[in-house]
Amino acid sequence: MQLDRFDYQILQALQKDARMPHQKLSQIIPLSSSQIGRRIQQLEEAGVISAYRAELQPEAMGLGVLAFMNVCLERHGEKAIKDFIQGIDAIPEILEAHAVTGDADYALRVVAADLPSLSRFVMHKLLAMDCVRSVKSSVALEQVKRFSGLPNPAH
Amino acid sequence: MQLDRFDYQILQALQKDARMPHQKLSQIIPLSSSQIGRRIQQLEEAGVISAYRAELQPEAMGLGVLAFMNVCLERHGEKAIKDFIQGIDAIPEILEAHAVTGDADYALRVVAADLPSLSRFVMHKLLAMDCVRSVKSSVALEQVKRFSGLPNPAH
DNA sequence: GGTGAAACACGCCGATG
DNA sequence: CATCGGCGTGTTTCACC
Repeated sequence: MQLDRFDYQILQALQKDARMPHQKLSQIIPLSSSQIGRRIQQLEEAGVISAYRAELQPEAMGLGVLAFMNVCLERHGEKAIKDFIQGIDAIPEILEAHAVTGDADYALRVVAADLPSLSRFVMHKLLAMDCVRSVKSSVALEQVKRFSGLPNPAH
Repeated sequence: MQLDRFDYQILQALQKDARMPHQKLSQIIPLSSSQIGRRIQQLEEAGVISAYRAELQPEAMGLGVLAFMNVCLERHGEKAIKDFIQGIDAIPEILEAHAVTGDADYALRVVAADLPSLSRFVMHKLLAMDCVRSVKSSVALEQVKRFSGLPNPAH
C-alpha cells in the first residue's frame, strides 16, 4: 500500500490520540470527514494500523521498575530457541523480546513492581530456563524521552 | 488511587482494544456499562490511562529497521546532560530514551528506513553531538514477543 | 444502575473530474 | 471509471435522574 502525505498526517494524529473524531481530523487535514473515515478503514485493512490501545502509566499500576535485559542462550539449536520463545511468551513481565545483533542473542524489555521483584524475576524465571546461559540487566533510572509515535519517514 | 480487580480487568481489555464499547466490556466484567464508563473516566482523570493511541506497523510505514543503542556521554555535567536530552528530543527516529544503570549512560530505541539510514543516523546525528562519547548499537533481527499491554501485577 | 439526548461512525447516493 | 462530499441510520458515550 502506497501512503500519501494525507495518510501520514492521519497516522500521526491517531498515534497521538486514537479517539480524535473524523470531523476534527478534517479540520486539520484538508479532506472531508467521509474521506478521512475511508482512509482510516483502508489503513486498518492494510495492517498499517494494527490496533488501538490504551496507554497506561506503569507506576500507577504498581510497576515501578523498568529494565532492559540482554540474554545469551546456552545452545542455539532449533529446540533451544523454540523453548526460549515459548518461555518468554508465558512470562507477562516480559513486555517484548527481540533477537538482536551484537554480544547478546536476545534483548528483553521487562517490568516489575520493585527491585526485589526484578531480582526474583531474573533468578527464578529467566535463569531458571535451562536454555539461558547469561543475563545482563540495565535498570531504567529515568525516562528522558517518552514514546509518542513513529516518525514520518518522508523527511 | 487504589485499583481493584475490576479496574485491572478494564485496563487489560482496553490495552488490547481501546475501542471496545462499555456495553461489550460489561459482558466480560460483572459491572453495568454505566459503571464501566464511570471507572474509565476515573482512570483517565487519575492518569492511569494516559492516552489512547493507534498502533502502527513500522514496516508498513517504510521503517524496516529497529535498533537499541547504548550511549555514553563525554562529560556528565548538568549542561552536557541538558544538551543531550534536548538533542534526542529533536530527533524523531529516537522513539524513547532512558537513563540506565550499567555500562552505558543512556539506552535508546531507534527506528530507521534501512541499515544505510541507520548508519547515517549514528554518524551524522548521534555522534555529531559533541556531548556523546560512544554509541553501541544492537539491531533487532526479529521480534519474538510483541508488546500487548502491561501485566496485572496482582499475581 | 438505568434512561435519555447528543455526538459519532459508517454505508449509501449523487456529483465531479 | 475512480474519487469525492453530503446525508441518513445505527451505535456509542455521557449527563442526569
